Amino acid sequence: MPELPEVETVTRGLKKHALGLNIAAVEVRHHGVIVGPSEAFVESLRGRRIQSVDRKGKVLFVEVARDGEPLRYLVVRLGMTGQLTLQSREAALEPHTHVRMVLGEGGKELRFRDVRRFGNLRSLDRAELATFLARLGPDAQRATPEEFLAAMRGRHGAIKSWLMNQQALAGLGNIYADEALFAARIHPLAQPARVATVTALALYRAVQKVLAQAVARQGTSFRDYLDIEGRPGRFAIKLKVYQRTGEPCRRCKAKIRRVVIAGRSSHFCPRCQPRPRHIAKMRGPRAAGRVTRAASC
DNA sequence: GCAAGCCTGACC
DNA sequence: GGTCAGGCTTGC
Repeated sequence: MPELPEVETVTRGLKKHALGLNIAAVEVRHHGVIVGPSEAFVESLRGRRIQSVDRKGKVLFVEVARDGEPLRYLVVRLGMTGQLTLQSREAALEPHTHVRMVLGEGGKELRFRDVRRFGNLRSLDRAELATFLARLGPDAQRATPEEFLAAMRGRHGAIKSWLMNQQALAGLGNIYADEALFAARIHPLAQPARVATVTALALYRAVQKVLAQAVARQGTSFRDYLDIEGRPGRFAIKLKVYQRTGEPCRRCKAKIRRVVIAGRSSHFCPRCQPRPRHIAKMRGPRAAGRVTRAASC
């Protein structure tokens, strides 16, 4: 599933191969993936030139321009199974291809494919884009340690949920959230507000490291990643905890455990990520206690 | 039946 | 305001 590193990879790919190209034609094959009326979507993009490509968190946006008209932005959310690919116009149309855009004269085509249709596309003007992006917290990869610590302040829910909350910090999904917590040796139910500053900084570094590694590898294996969807083997990175329930921790051999937090499965090592005192024994983030840091394995 | 990201609505 | 359950979708 696409998280920040995958979106970053797509962004780089578009910058490399689609900048300066004209959107000659737009075809919406499934209207459900377009936010707003699809006729307006098509009209607002057709005949415009791709001027820049960027992302914030998992949101990708393509700036398109036409002489004498205000800028517009194609905003893409890949959701869970969304794919944005650049291929030849003649290439066979794969199932669940919902949008096609003919680019330039070279027979290239940008395609949006999404089996589960959690992803979507929309066309926004500059002000709308600003509002849209303002709803997101700082980008997980570009945030400074100060911004990261500030975002954690006053948060009392599970730190796992916080990491995945795009309004708090933009870019992490379930996989990298689990992996970053493991790297920083933090229990997924710990409360952000009660995590010691040194530990919070360890988490900041873990997030940076996990994302950087993923970006570095997806850059070369993205194609494979797209092809093999939904299997643990698809990741270039060796996962330490994600979907390894019952398997031995790669660090200490304890059995990896799984708990459901806010409806999402969370994987952690009970020895490397000890339960903080402020978390009650069986479940529920609410309990009395101190902010003590337990020792790691 | 489960998994995912994200939105809506309910709760305190 | 923060927090969280539920629902969407479909292949395994």
